[in-house]
Amino acid sequence: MPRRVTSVDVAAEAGVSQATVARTFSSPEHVSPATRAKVEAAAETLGYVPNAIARSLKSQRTNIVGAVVPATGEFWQSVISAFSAQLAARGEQLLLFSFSDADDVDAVLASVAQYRVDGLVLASARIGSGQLVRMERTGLPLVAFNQPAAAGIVPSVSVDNESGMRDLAEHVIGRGARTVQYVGGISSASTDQIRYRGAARALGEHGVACPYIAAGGFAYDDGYKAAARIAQADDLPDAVMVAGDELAFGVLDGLESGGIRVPDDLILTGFDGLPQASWAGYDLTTLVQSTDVLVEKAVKLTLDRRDGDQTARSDDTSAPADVVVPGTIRIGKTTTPTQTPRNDG
Amino acid sequence: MPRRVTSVDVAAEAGVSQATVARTFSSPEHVSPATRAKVEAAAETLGYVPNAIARSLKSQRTNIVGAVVPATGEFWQSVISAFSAQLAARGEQLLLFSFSDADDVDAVLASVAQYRVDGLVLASARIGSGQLVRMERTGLPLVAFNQPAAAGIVPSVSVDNESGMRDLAEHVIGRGARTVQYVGGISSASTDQIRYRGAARALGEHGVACPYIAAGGFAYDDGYKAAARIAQADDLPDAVMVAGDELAFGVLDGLESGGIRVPDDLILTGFDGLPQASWAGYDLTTLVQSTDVLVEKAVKLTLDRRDGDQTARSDDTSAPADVVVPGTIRIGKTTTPTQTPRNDG
DNA sequence: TTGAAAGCGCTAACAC
DNA sequence: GTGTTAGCGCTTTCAA
Repeated sequence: MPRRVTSVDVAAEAGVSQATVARTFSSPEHVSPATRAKVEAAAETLGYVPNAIARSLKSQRTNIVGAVVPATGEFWQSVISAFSAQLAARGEQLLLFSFSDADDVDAVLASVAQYRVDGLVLASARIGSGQLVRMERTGLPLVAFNQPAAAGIVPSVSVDNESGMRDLAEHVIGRGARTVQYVGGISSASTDQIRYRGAARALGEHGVACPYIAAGGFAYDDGYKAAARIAQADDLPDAVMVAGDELAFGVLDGLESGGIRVPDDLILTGFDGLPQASWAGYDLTTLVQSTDVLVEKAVKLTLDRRDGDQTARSDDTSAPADVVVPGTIRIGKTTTPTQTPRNDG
Repeated sequence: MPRRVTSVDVAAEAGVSQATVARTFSSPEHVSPATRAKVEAAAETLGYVPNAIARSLKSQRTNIVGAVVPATGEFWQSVISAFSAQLAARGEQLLLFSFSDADDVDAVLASVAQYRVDGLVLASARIGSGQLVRMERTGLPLVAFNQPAAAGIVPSVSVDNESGMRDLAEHVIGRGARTVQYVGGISSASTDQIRYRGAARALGEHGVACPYIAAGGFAYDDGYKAAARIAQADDLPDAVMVAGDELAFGVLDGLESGGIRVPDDLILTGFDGLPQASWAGYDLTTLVQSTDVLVEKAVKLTLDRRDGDQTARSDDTSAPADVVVPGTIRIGKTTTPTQTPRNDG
């Protein structure tokens, strides 16, 4: 049974001091080539790898960034992938804390706090501002992700929800829609509110009302169920605007299962720009938020804050930086009139 | 600027020794209620949280499990979510190492090794067996995930790829298919090979050939492109069997964009059982591998190995445990004859 | 029950 | 260039 091999073991094997072993791995240029070779050989035979945990105890830096992210949803999954990839590219690791609806976010945060991560990305709307303020006080670099409500308390990164939804609304108006039904996910979520506001204002400017129905969540099934409510209404709206893509896929399938055809009977928009929105099967008109860009900003903000902490002890730029990334509208067949009648069935 | 508060600070504040503070958090039952209250109060005012990193240095246990997982693909994203959730439920954290095609997996592994995680789940087919053997020697509890080739070297968890694909093949035969085209992802991947073998054998028993074409990857776009090759062939096969769901979505959309209708012109199967396969838009016949079950087995195996390490110093059960989880076939409309001609277009 | 003291594996002065 | 030494924040004997 191989015991944990440490720098002391390597030192013994190589016939040098422990400090020399440490140097060989942390600043090899301060070790003579001959010694270095000896040490490396010894390390190789023993299978030694420096212990980053022990290192971090001294250096006060773990090179680990934490992220608190909802456990489910296509959008969040792509965000997680992006974080992991981008942090890896910067030599950092991702300690992932995911939570589901049933979880107690406070418990998750308590758990996070123990791990002295270098920075923390918070992507939960369920973290109260009091909690945020308290965590911020500990000096842990915090960044709120896609959580506009946190802006003003901690630095935040999000897509421009309002103007994105506004753009979609203008597009819908441009397609001639005069009656619009809006399908939200969770009405208490700040992103949900802001997106709805964008739609309502833009439509209002054209004298178009924008009734809101809450699907109760952002998942496919929520949308599928919500579609039934739309289909049951006395008359169909010209357009349905949905607060998220996954939700929109559900609405779309739900509508079609009810015999309503998109875009012939009504047009439909989503929000997020998931990969699937571009798949030919759905080809959804949506607002593309670039997870890569958003994540890049969040990672940069997080690491800058950490590094700032280490050089300048106190930065009293009292107003936290809020990054708002513009989205891009993507026009798909869900809002594109079918030119020629379908010839394939 | 709040300084890092340690148990020493709390001890001073509470007027007790540092050891007592430590005890209050690690084994409160060994501290008198009065003292405990004092310490907790002091910790509260100072905002003290125990440092898990420092703890792990002494306890030789980080409560962190690492996972090396491909950065992209719908399937892997759901696997990551499942790992995160299930580890969290057991009080463990997930240190995620994702890698893309461009990454050097060895570099990733070197990085992992530094972090003395309690266990490591490997989900990359690109880790050679030599590498595996070497890592196994360090005593780190390793578990291979969906990587049947690693079986025999390290404990592994995977779905029963061969019999799963076999079941699909039988289903396809049952639907009357006599000519079948198989679309693989990456022919060098062991899962790909084993799945193909399952199809080829089952079909062979019915005297049906199973030509293989490689899409070059498991992504949607790979499938979309591969569809063109099928469409160009002199005559269409009765059925197309695809090595993965995401790939299958691409094939499906690609075929339909070429005017080929599924299931009318040919039937189609996938493999994985992604959530989207159940979405009405695709409704794909596929082999559902339960990520929850797979992940649960992997987590259990990993933690059991770690805990085994600590109680029994040497377990010379020379044959590593290999867990093979059966999949479940899901019949969707891609292999279901349309009873009534479509009335909606 | 509580305190003193010795590490866990590493880094970083500081000497030589 | 290399060795010595003192911690980083915690757990854990061992005494008291």
